[in-house]
Amino acid sequence: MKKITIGEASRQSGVKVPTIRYYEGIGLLSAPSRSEGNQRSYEPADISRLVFIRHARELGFEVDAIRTLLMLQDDPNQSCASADAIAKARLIDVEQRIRSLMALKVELEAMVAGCGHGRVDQCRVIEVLADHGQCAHSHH
Amino acid sequence: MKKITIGEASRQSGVKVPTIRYYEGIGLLSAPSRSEGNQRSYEPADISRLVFIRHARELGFEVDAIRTLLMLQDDPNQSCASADAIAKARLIDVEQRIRSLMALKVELEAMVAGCGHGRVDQCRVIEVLADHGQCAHSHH
DNA sequence: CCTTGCACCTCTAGTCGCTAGAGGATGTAG
DNA sequence: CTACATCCTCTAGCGACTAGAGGTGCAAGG
Repeated sequence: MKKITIGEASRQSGVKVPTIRYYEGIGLLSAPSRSEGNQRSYEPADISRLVFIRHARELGFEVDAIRTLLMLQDDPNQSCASADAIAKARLIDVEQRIRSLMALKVELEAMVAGCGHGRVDQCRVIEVLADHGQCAHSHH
Repeated sequence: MKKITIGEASRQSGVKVPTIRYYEGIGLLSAPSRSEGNQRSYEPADISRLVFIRHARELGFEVDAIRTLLMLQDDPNQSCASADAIAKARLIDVEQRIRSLMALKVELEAMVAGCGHGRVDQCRVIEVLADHGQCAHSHH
């Protein structure tokens, strides 16, 4: 069998070397076999798992959620209700985040547009930050 | 002069008590005078500063950026170019984040919509995560 | 065979922006 | 005077890594 070093695994999966070791440490990835000289030796399945993890992380899933998703993946006879629930929760979170970032964008645009590029005492950026009442947000 | 306790400062500014102490520790807020019994005693100006900080944090500015903004605020004769640059950088960052969250939303929606609520081996949520090629993202 | 030099190993500590808790002192209302 | 809330300092923890020290393994060139 072909031995995949951690560096190679990193290149193939897009997960950084220390991050792979970290994932092993927190139990997201099971410890691989070792070479004579105690070096980690991965198999193709481990690469897939790392790709799975990386993709899930890119989508903003937390490590705990990924742990659940991986358990589901390992047991394909289970109902996918949990996976669905996790994805739905994540979707709601993302939608919420988009909403607040949009509000934020509006406010930042007003700040930047209002800046006359003069002295600080006329600067809207500082002014808006100092006086919450002037801005688009309502008082949380 | 009226003495404002840390709890009162917290209520007035919306910044939690331990967070106020934390801000003092990292030098964002200068150490206030103390009462006979060694308790912090704030002035109205400190409350304004806390509101400024809170608002900036809500807008997602990093503590380092806020430090700069506060220095600018303290010296109103300076050009507001730095404040402007900080706000613009933040705006670009926010716009970038909105873009990636939108892409993410599309992908999550596809995952959730494709889930037939059956067994895991037919679940698109798991499938999409396992096979990056199927999803909307290009390989970074 | 030996050296060079990169990739690997473990371990600890640092990042950011807080938050939680222990264990004790102070201030205030009844 | 006694409860009780609030304050104090200090340390440790969170998530998800990242950086660095100090040492070992391994493949290729001379």
